[in-house]
Amino acid sequence: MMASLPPVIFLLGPTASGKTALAFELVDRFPLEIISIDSAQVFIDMNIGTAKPDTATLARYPHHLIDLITPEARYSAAQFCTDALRVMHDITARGKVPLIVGGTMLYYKALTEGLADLPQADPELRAQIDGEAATHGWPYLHAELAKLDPETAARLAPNDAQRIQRALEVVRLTGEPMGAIYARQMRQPFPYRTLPLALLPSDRAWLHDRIARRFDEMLAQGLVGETENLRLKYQLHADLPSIRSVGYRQVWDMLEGQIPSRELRDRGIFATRQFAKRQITWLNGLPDLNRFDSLASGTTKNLFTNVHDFLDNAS
RNA sequence: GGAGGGAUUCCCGAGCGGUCAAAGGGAUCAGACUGUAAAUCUGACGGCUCUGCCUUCGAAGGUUCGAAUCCUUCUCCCUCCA
Repeated sequence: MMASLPPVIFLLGPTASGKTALAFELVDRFPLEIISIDSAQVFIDMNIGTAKPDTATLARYPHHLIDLITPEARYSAAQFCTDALRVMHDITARGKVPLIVGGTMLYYKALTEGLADLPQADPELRAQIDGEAATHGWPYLHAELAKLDPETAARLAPNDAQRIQRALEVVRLTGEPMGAIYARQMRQPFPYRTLPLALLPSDRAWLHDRIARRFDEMLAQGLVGETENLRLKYQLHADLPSIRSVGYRQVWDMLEGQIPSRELRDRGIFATRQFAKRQITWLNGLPDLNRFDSLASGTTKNLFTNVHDFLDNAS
């Protein structure tokens, strides 16, 4: 056997599945450092709604890749890959093992499978495309895309604003359709030995109940006030990724008078459920996951054994 | 006690004689996903022996070739005047 790659452990799962608590238990027993894989926890001053651990907890269980940028800024899957790889390297160098915990599945996929060599986001071009969409509508831009990149256009719906925009961005920037770039891409192997763990509740109703309680708790902790403060402190608008995230979006809409305050609770809970559902769909589609039921009694123990064996093999 | 307004498919809510199984939204379910992913988009959504049939628009009657839509009574809600 050749010298084995350094280990990395993933703990994935939908919101409110109990990942965080489990991660802390793992850190208590094994030489691990937590890296957050979460597209919303990267924002500074967004704590309650992103279910970020409190400062005392963070002092005890340090998290990498949270509080990276202000809510005015944008993060990306590519940026995450760069950041995560860097932090993983540092942790490994310290003789510890990275424990990557969270629920942003695109980031997981991008990190472990790699991204094609596409150009990064170009804010000016995107603004220009948005302008074109405002006057002509997305179906028109979809037709435009069909001229430049028929293959991608064929698999996108005429209203899929985000993907049409990206595909147009790529062709206009490179002169090539995305597919051509993918085709000549050589897949780089992920330079770690991975233990992918997934925490999935077997009962949807259980998860729904937990989501409802957690959202109530967020409201009690002052989610509305937190969002009001964001509005005062930063230059924000409804199209920013930070403000489009679950919970904040609903509070924002309420503050803007778009929805009556009596509907806030339901809207927030429903949005969180949908989010969890999308995460579960992703997880169901991922191969090679070690799945655990957050409701089963032996889960924690089994998980420990899994991690123990994995780390044992590493040395 | 008097004057009006209303009851629509799981919820909100349009419809106000035929083109209505009934707009739209929400929920729910299923699915797509390569630098916005807590995002974005797609499909299904009364039942069935499914190019048609059956049951639905508070209840019971009635008018009509035909009613969720018009009339009568009843039940329950809401606003206003007492």
